[in-house]
Amino acid sequence: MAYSDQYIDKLRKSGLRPTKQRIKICEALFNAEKTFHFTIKELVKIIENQANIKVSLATVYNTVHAFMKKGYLKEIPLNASQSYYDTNVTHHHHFFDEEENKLIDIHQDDVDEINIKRTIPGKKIRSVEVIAKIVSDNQSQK
Amino acid sequence: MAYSDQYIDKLRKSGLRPTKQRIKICEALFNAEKTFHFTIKELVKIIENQANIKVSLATVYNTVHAFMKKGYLKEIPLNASQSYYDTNVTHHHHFFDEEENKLIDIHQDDVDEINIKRTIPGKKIRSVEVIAKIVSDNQSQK
DNA sequence: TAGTAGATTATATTTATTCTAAACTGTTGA
DNA sequence: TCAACAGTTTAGAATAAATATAATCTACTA
Repeated sequence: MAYSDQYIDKLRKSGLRPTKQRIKICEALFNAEKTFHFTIKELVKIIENQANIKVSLATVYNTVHAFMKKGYLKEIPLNASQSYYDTNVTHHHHFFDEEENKLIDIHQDDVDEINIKRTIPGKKIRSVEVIAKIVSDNQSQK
Repeated sequence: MAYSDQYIDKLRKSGLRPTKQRIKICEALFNAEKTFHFTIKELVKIIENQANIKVSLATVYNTVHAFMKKGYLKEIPLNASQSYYDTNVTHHHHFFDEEENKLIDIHQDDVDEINIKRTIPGKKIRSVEVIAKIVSDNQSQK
C-alpha cells in the first residue's frame, strides 16, 4: 500500500475527502520518522517547508480536529496559550518543562498503571493523562 | 486571628499590598465552605455577588497569578478556551467531563501513588497531575 | 461530464488574556 | 502627622489563538 493510499484511507475514515491540501497535512503528520508534538503554527511551518502548495489555517484546523475526533492525533492537556498535539496516540504520558516550554514523552512502561478507584455514575473514563511539570533542579537550593 | 488578617498575611506573603479589592478577592476565594474550581470570569461574578465594590479584570488576573506563584491556588491543566483554577492546593487529581465541561475532584487516596521511573538530568519534578476525561457510558454502545 | 455536496481560502469575528498609561492609594520616614 | 513615592487600580487598547463566514473552487456521483 502506497503512503498516499494510507493517507486517503485515514482521511476517508475521518469523514474527509482526500484533497491536495489534506494529503500534504498527512505527509507532514504521518510521514515523519518519529512521532512528535506540535502546535498548529508549527504544523503550518512544517507543511510550508515540505510542500510547495499553500494550506490555509482554517484547513489545518479542520483537518487536525477531524483526526483528533477519529483518534489519529491526541491533544495534550496543558495550560499553554496554544494547544499542543501529539502524533503518538499510544498510551503514554508527558513531562512539561515549564522553563523551556518543551514536552518530553514518558513511556507507558515508565509509569505504573494508573488505577482510579473512584467512578462517576453513568460515565466512563475515555482517557487518563499524566502531566509531570519539571523545573531545574538547582532552583530548589535557593 | 481574624479572617481579614489571614487574607492580609496571604497577600503580603504573595508580595502584594493588601487593598480593598484584593481583600474582596480573598473573601471570594478563601472564605468558601469548600474548595472549588473556577475560571476568572466566574470569580469576577462571585465577587460581584458578595461585595459591592467593583474589581477590574486586570486586578483579578494579577492577584490570581500572584497566588498561583505562591502556591495558594493551582491551575488545572486542561485544554479549554479558558483557564481553570482550583482553591484546593493539596495533592489530588481530576475528572473532566467533556460533555458538561465540568471538573470533579479525585481524592489522592483514590489513585495509587504515581511513580515515574524516568528522570531528566538537571531537572526535578515539581508537580504530577492526572486528568481523566470522562464521557457518558451509553455512548460506548453505539 | 454536469451537477452538487463538500472543501478551500482570505478575511472578519470572537474571546481570553495581557498591556498601557493615567489616576489613585498604602506605606514609610522625617 | 503628612508628604512623597512606589505600588495599585482601572478602562480601554492590544494581542493572539481559534472559529465563523461567504465566495470561489473541486472531488465525487449518476
